[in-house]
Amino acid sequence: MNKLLIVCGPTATGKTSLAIELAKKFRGELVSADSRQVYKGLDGLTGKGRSQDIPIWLYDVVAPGDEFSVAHFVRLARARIGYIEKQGRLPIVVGGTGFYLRALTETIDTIFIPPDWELRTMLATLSLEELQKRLNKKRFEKMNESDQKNPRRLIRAIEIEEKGIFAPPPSQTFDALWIGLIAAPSALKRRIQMRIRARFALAVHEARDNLPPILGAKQVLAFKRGKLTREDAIARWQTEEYQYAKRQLTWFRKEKDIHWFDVTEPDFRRRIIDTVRSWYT
RNA sequence: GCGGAGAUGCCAGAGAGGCUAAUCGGGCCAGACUGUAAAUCUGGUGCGCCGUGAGGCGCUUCGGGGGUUCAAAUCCCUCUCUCCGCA
Repeated sequence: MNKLLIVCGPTATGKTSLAIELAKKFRGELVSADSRQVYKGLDGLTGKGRSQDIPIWLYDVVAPGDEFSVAHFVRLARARIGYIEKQGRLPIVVGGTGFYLRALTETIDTIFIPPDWELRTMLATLSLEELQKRLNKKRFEKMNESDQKNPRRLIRAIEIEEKGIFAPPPSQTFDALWIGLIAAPSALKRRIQMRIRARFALAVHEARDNLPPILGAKQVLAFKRGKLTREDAIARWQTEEYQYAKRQLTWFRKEKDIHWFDVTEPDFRRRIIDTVRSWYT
């Protein structure tokens, strides 16, 4: 089975830099699994790490505002991974979008059912109760309580129910090694705060109207327009980013295959390299 | 110094005698998640105890102190502090 190295974890744990190091060591190339970094530019807002000598794929694949979703990610990532393998190199998927990683490594057929924008527009005018009634009862009852109250999920469920014709793409499985980077909450928070501060000036150049709801975009734009002080904008962005990190952790906690490494421990890089080596060779 | 406004839980901010351990929001904690996953959504958020559960009980909270009342975050007195005007 094809080997796939995955580097995941919450934001600001140094995934990219670790992955680059691993790529150098094991002749690999990176595939980013980050729903924000697919947008062209916005390096400051989305925190892209770059490398002179290691290619990072799936950065900058669409213009901000263009349609992009898990399904796009899975298609692109699979194609890219195949290509990297063909060259005899190790594909290293690195990113914090847990859903993308799961969709890549497991078979989730419904994600390939495309959206019906017309239907969505119509459903968007309905109230929560109306949506709940509109959805097929059996399907509704299978949803958990949180999703039953989530308009977004209800709309998608109705969409699948009413429009779902699709040909599931061939599934693909990997011999994947999951490396997770983590830090204690306080340390993670500190790292996030520092990162945001460091990226702020660049982000100010990038902020503009009509960006997708990228973390920080609103706050940075508000600062640019004089509606927030610099410190307030930074503080709010930091808060959002930390909240995001917590959501990521909630997601990753359920992934049982992850080998976790605390990035505040002195030895973690060497231990990861050892782990990868014994899996890869 | 005089006149006015105000002090509420982590923040902000409602409440103006019993329905208030205190609306809503933010934050925080926990969770969900199968084409917007950056998004979206759910629950919890004074302390202790009882009950499997719905729920129940006790204690301490609305700047400090004192009072009125069967009952006070809400009324009265007083002190402290903050803010805005006038000097």
